[in-house]
Amino acid sequence: MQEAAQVLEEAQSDLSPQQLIGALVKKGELTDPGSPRGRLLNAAARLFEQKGFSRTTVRDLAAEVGILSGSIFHHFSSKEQILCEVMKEVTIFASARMRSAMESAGSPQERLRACIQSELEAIHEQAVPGFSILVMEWRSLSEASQKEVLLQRDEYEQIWLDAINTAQCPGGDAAVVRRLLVGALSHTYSWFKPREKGLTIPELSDRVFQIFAP
Amino acid sequence: MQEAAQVLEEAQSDLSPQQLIGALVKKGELTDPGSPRGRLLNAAARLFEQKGFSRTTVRDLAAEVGILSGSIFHHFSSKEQILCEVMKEVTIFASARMRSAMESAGSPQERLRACIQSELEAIHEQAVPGFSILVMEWRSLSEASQKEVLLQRDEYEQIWLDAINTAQCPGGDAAVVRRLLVGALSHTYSWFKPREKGLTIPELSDRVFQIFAP
DNA sequence: AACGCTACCAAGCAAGCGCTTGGTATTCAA
DNA sequence: TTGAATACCAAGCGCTTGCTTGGTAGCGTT
Repeated sequence: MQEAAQVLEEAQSDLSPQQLIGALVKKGELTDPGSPRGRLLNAAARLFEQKGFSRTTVRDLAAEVGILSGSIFHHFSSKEQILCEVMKEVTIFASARMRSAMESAGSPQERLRACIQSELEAIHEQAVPGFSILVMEWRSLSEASQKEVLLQRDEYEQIWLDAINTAQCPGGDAAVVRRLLVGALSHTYSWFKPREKGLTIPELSDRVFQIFAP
Repeated sequence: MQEAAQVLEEAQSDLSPQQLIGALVKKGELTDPGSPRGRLLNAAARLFEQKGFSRTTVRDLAAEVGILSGSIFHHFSSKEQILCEVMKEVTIFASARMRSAMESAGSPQERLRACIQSELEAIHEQAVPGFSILVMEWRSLSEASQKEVLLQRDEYEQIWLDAINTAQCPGGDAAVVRRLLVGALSHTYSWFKPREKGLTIPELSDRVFQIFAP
């Protein structure tokens, strides 16, 4: 029974996270996590998520990957550029992940539920480290950097809007519903702890789905 | 004493914001906005909301009220204490405002709708300057300060939980529903602009209500 | 007139910040 | 064997930060 479920899960999701990352790296859309630049981006994603952007110093970041603070600027031109690059790569990865989650969903209802669960997994599991930064640290970006990230983000949001529209949610137009969902889901970072034996991510996804698409 | 407070509370149900503030100042629960300390707290609420806590310097704050930065520490012991005091006073004011909004609501449905609209007004109108700080800058507080603010916040959240419970919302227990609502509502600060001729606050309240309590 | 209290100024300190500079070790292709 | 490229170190610069110190002007009370 346990094995059958596991086989089914792996059969439905064509790629593991590592395989998905590998494919995106080969396409040149993501930085190789093994390269110095990639290790910096991953460490930055973790630190910015844990402590916030302005409370993370370049010395913190350098210590995390075992180099001196000045060496960071051999790979990036400024601290803000690091945040910008982190956000862009996080968005690209989350998009690919959600698109692959949508492929194994049949009905419009299932598609919306898959979106919700995919975003919750991005926020809470190690699935997409740094995803919550996209909302929480948005104001730390300059306007120029915001535009760069929005260019990537449009694709991700389009998947959401399609899912909301076809699922016929109440509450007016899809854009408003999505924005309310962004807030509700991203804020779970502050209170939902999937490790504690209480709510699981699928259960929480069910509740959110139940509220937004009854 | 208990009765006197009750009478005072009922008397303030139809008060304007200024009158409500005045009553709370007289009870000693709020700092007089005309005093130097009060002017600092109001300016801090505006600045922390606009630019964020860590991007606001004590020099910014001092300039806003027309004094030098060092003089701030004649009124507060640290920058973090200012944030803590702002949060406490914002919570006290928002509680009083919401309680008075609940009194003119009849059915459980109306009570929940009144809660939603009251919080949206707190976030977007000048009703409660600094309200969004409560969510956005929570992590900027030390654990000791967080406990202080939570002491005030419990009362506010209890009103919400009662309203959600009696309105029989879907989506499981009231605590989870409230947390999803906190996220959805507080995030509106980033996208909803009541000045633009589009959605109004009552209309947005309707949509949120429609989603969370169909 | 003397006192104490509040509110503030003027000046600056120590620490921390993002970032720069000049140089070194290693690698690898020509 | 040379030369360019990559990845990093060592040292520190210039600036900003939250906060301190010592002093003063104005005020109401006694």
